[in-house]
Amino acid sequence: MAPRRKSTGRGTSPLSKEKVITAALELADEVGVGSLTMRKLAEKLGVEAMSLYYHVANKNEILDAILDAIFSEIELPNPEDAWKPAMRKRAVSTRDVLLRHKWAVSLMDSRPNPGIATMTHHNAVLGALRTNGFSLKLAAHAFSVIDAYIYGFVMQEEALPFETEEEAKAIAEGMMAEFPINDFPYLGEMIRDYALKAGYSYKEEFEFGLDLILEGLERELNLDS
Amino acid sequence: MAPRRKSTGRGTSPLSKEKVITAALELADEVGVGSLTMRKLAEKLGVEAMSLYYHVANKNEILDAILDAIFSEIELPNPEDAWKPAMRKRAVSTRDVLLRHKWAVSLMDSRPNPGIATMTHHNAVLGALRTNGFSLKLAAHAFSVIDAYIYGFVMQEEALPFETEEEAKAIAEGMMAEFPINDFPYLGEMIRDYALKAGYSYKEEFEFGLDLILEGLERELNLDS
DNA sequence: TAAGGTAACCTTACGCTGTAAGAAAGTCAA
DNA sequence: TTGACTTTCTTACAGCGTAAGGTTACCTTA
Repeated sequence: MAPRRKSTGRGTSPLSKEKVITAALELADEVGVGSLTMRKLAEKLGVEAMSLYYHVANKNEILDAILDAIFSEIELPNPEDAWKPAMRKRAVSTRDVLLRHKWAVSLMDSRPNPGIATMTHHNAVLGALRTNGFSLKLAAHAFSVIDAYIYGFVMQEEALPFETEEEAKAIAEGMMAEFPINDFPYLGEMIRDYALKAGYSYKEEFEFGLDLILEGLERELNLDS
Repeated sequence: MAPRRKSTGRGTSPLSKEKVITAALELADEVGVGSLTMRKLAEKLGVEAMSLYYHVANKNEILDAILDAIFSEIELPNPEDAWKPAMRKRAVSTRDVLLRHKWAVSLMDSRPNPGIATMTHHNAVLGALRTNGFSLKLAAHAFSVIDAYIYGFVMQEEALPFETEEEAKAIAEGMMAEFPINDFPYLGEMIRDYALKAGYSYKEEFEFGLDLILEGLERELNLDS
């Protein structure tokens, strides 16, 4: 277990842009993107912070790159699938990926520079619609409504971050302790009699809305043609 | 135009929690929440940074408060309205508010501590559904899908931040210059022949998806009853 | 073998950030 | 006048991104 060699000079370089990005993605998964700092990233790579700047222009480039990397994890539409199951699978896969990388949504909100993986992804999705009878306009509508729903849903899902029933109860009690529950009867019944009941599932909630949207799009498609 | 008096002591206090929050909201609108710092906020109030800490516990409390303040700007459902126009108006109003305060969505993504205005808002929306025939379960579904769509749509709208056709073209050309457009034919046609065409409107795009969702919910409601 | 060039990494430093600790200034009651 | 109390300010610290320039190790050429 030799300590990492302070190798320099060409040929034996342990660092590269790829390695920086990969390590950044790992670090973001571990500590969140808010705690991803150049110094911590450098430490993870056995290097000083400023060494990173030989391989990347600045931190924003790293953030753009790890966001783009996310998109290559999403399952793309299969060419022989019909558009509806294809969109459904893609949406479910997107949610899975975003939940695996909880910091991704916040980056989407702030980084308007798409990378190759992002554009490849969008292109494939649009292609699956266009080759299945969607007009340009309806494809745009479909793309917009589906993606807005996915991102918005995951955002809300992550904003109420409980995974077990106990966590959920603790959060709900915290909220309710601060304010008199009687002031919010409808919200109260929703939390008490629905969200906190055993069997509540974000996955099912997500798929309800997804199917509702897909069926609406199917109707629009039939109207169009 | 006397310079602000360095008043201290009780009674003449120029500062209060309310004033801090109000100033913070203004400052966020001016420079964005990313550039909202305790020192700039203090300067805006004619005071030193540490003085703020007498009125608020920390910066997070300020962020929670300005996010909560946003919700009180949203038009609430009118009790005599039917649920569908009520939901429609509320959704359109929410988008308007979020566009007025471009930083709000990013805070929603990261601040899981609702305030009174937020809970009042949610309670009113749920009430409008529950008193119009929605079962608890369907109300939850409706709330989830509508809000996810709103937040996700605005997030995407803000991530591609062009307001005029010229800005849009500049952004599109920047993207396309970096990558060969021929690699992304479907994305290319969408940008070239649809999004960049005169007459494209985010508002219309938003309302298409919104109506699609509301009509889907109406069908579900009729199935239920 | 020696010299010079270049790639890769490091040291130092600067102006930011949020905020902990405690001093100071003003007002009020006794 | 004294002392308590409220409100604001001063100082300081650790951590942030990164600009500027220094150092090291290798490769190429003579």
